[in-house]
Amino acid sequence: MTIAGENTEKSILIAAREVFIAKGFEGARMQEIADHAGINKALLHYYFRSKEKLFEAVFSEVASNLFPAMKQMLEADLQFKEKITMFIRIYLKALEENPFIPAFILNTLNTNPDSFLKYIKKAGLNPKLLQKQIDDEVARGIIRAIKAEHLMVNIIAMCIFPFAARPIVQNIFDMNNDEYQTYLESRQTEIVDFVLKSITV
Amino acid sequence: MTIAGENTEKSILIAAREVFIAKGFEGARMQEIADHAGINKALLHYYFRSKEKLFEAVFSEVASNLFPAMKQMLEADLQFKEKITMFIRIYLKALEENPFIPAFILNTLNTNPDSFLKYIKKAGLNPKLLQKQIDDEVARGIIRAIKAEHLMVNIIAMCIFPFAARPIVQNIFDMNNDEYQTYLESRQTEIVDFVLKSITV
DNA sequence: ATATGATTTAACCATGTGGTCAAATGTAAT
DNA sequence: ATTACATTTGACCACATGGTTAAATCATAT
Repeated sequence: MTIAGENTEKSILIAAREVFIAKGFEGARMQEIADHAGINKALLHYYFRSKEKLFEAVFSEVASNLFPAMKQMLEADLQFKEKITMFIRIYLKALEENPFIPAFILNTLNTNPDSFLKYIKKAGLNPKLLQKQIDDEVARGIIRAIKAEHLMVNIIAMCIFPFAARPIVQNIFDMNNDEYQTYLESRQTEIVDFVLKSITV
Repeated sequence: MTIAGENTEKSILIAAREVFIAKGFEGARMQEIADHAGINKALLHYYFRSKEKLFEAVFSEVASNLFPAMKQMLEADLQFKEKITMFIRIYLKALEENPFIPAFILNTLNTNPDSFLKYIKKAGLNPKLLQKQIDDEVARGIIRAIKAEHLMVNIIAMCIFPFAARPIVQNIFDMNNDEYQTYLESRQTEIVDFVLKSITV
């Protein structure tokens, strides 16, 4: 592939990412993606062969970026509470940089529940590591007993929701955009506090 | 409208709800909805005029059911902790009965962020009621200070996430369907505990 | 300059999609 | 039985959509 070809392929992926995230697979139009990329529509098929394969390329990139923070947390050699705090910080930072990813992922999951299986397996997460650390902390009387499945889901849910459901949250609490940004910025402290206060003995 | 006409309209709405929830607005096909309803496709236009109006009818019904539990909680004359417990119980029960609604709502929000505005206004939620009750409980030394926006979002997020992101959660923790059902059934107790332990002084 | 392969273009294609329309059929009142 | 209106049907429509194709153009090596 030539340099020009690589640039074209990159342009397509960038444009496709934007349009698929905004419109979902079904709502995205190949012509729209081509327009965003500033290319002729036929090139989409030359480089990616079909809409599905293009979507898969975009989804693969997004999905592959989902688990490093989680894996890092599970495997980090840190004090438990430090680990939780680190995870929340890293996760929220990633969400701030890609605020539309949760909706994109959840949308794709809804129509294609198996879309994630291979990425989860590839990520090699081991939640048992967290359960072991929880058990150690419980034995030392530092935190109360809680299952890893619940703790992790609670944390991730609280991180993601204000991004995924932004219009609802924003309107229920009658916040303008600046106020919502401030709210998002306070989420890290609030979530860390909420979690640590809940589990600390 | 005749009885037959009312039955036809109902059949359409039921079928449309299923298909729109499964496929989203863009992915749903009018012919598929007609097949699900067991009718001729032209009837969709006779009764609802367009795909958009049919979707709006379905969305309106779903959205209107979203806030009664929340409003009930905000306005209930209950002890604070009872109120929280009641809300989680009612909310999770609603989610169990309609496990695909969160994904449907979030998906629609993503492509049309304003879709909810009128329903939120119509619901007449008043989060300040909750903030006032929180402040009273804080003054009595029963719970710690926390903002209503954070508390409510945390609760709703923890209730919704295992439904909206089921395939991810199920696969990360390597649960089969029975195990996941058991997990969902334990969420109520876990969330209530998590929240009350977090806010109780 | 020529040949070869890669990339791009613009026109075109087959099918799908939401929607239209007029005739057929059903219902109820007279 | 007739009339008027409501509902349903089945054929059809205009346009959109993802995809195809062959020619044009570009890039590189000889």
